[in-house]
Amino acid sequence: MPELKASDLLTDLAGWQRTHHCSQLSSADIGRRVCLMGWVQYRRDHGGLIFIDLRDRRGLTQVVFSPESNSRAHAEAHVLRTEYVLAIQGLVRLRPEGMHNPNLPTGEVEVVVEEWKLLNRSRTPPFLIEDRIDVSENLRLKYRYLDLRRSHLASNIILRHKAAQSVRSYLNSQDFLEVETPVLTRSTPEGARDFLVPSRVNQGHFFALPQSPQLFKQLLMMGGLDRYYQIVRCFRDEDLRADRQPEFTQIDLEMSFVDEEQVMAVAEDMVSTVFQEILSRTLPTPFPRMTYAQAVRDYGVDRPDIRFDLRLQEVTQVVRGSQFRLFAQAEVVKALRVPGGDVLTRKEIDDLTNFVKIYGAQGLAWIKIKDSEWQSPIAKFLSPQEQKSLQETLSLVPGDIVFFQAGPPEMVNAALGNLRLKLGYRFEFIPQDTFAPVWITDFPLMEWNTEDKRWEACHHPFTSPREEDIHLLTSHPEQARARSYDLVINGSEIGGGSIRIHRPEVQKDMLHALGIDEQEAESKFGFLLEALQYGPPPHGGIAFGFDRLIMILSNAPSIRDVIAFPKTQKGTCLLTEAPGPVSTAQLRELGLRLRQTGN
RNA sequence: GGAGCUGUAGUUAAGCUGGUUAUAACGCCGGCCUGUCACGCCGGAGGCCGCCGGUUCGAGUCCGGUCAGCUCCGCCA
Repeated sequence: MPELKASDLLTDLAGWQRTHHCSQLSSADIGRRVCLMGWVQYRRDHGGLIFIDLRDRRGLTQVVFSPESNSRAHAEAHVLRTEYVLAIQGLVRLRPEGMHNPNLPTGEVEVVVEEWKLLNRSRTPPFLIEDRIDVSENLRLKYRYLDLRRSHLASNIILRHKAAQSVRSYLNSQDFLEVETPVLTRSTPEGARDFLVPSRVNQGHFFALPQSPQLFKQLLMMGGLDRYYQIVRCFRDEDLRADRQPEFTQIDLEMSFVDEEQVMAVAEDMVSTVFQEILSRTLPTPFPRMTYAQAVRDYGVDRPDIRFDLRLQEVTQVVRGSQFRLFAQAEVVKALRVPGGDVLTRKEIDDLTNFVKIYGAQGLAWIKIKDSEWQSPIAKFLSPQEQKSLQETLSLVPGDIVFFQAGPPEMVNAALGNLRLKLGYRFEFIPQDTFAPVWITDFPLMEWNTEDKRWEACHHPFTSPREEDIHLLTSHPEQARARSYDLVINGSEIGGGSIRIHRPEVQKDMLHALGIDEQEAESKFGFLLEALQYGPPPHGGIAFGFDRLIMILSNAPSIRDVIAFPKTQKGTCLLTEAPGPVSTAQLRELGLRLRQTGN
């Protein structure tokens, strides 16, 4: 008998149609003739009897090739291998007594194959298509289409789809219009580096890919479109992180005739609707609120993780007169008291010291309260009075460890704020499967850029100052507060927005405070300034990082786990090998020439 | 621009103070098997130890550089 080859069996669908997916069949379907199509997940070839677990994105179904049903079909099925693609037709039957598989949703039944078609072969995949297999991210990204066959990644992509649908249906129900805005647009005035696209028709001129549709959505409000949203791709040419990709997706929305209360109400209603529909979790509204100043004071960061209650405490005055010069002379001294922290070993404390150095700290002072004894490299510098005062201020009890950081407030807050998080994980203070949203409000309108020696907008230059602070624009811009708000969930900034400036004279003062002269303003966004002359309504909005929201909903540790085709940390695509070189002919058409390198 | 971690069969890992033929599991190939389900049993193949250079009688192991992936700082809402 000539050897059977898979290539001889390859065939096309020839009119076959699948009747069910691989997760659908149950004992209710017994006796039904069905057609399934999918990939070979597992092959259990017993010689006389062949079991194949057939997989599609919905699940697995066991199909049986038996000589009694069709001896030719059974003989030919020996060629099947992992990831081969097939279509089977057969009868659903109850598995024999005691042979049910409780681990499989379809485990009560199986399909006895009457006829089957080999639709395609497959090379042995570079990694097994199984969730429990650990594969380097390198391979996963190069063979993304294989990784997508694994249910772990696929389920995130499916969740992402459902969340987008949930957002759309909520906003549609609230009378929002979805409007598309240009992807080829102008370079924006502030913020991140732009991705540029050369114009062939207008040589020497460039489009920029939008960092956000900010100006367009304001123009839509000026166009009277009232309530706008868009689930929109945005681009920023900056370095990547575990939660940052150069192209990412925002849920962008804008409303007219509203103040911050109405925007925040819609936003939290939308977010809690998504949590309800996707996770069946109720996030009580209204969400708690915290001012920026409070967040930085108590948590050291402007995106506090309030799932656990450790807080920073300022002790600058308590140690002001100390022998310890580092403390006595520091601009700010703050402490972080960790209950139960006395179990930390010397090695762990050394590791934590190295950790805070990342944020510019010189070292990490600490005091352990062992019984009522103080163990500390710095205790000897503190007078009994100062020790007592610290004990009272910080409510120290045996079992505690306290960490101190002294220096400029930015460094102290960054070091202790991040240490707080690290210790939160170390001591399991952070409850799993909990969602803690919080609004951060009252951001400063602008901040001093020490590098460029100028004021720049915290949010963007179209953010409205608070009414009572408008007069500060010309006198004390640093004191002006913005009508902006960020939504933070579990320490992750997932949304930010503001009420915009809608009166031209305020916009003029704002630009002046930012050191942008009229000529520069005119050339960069004169169109917006002109539009402000034609009766724009009061308006404001918010944008959510959709990818980050999906990370939280799916508990994904990386933004790459919620994007079908993400980039590596160097901003490349391992699958397509983008970015790649282009021909000199293409460059010539664009009027571009590359600088010669290497000489 | 900077700091750290990782890189060894197809995959995931082990490989001690440098020492003879580089291990294991899974996968792959061949054979047997009619109730398996991550099937089982028997047999087999498979390695530029990321790459380049150095130290050494001798390097997977030590040193320098470089490339790639990841985490972070800077940067970025």
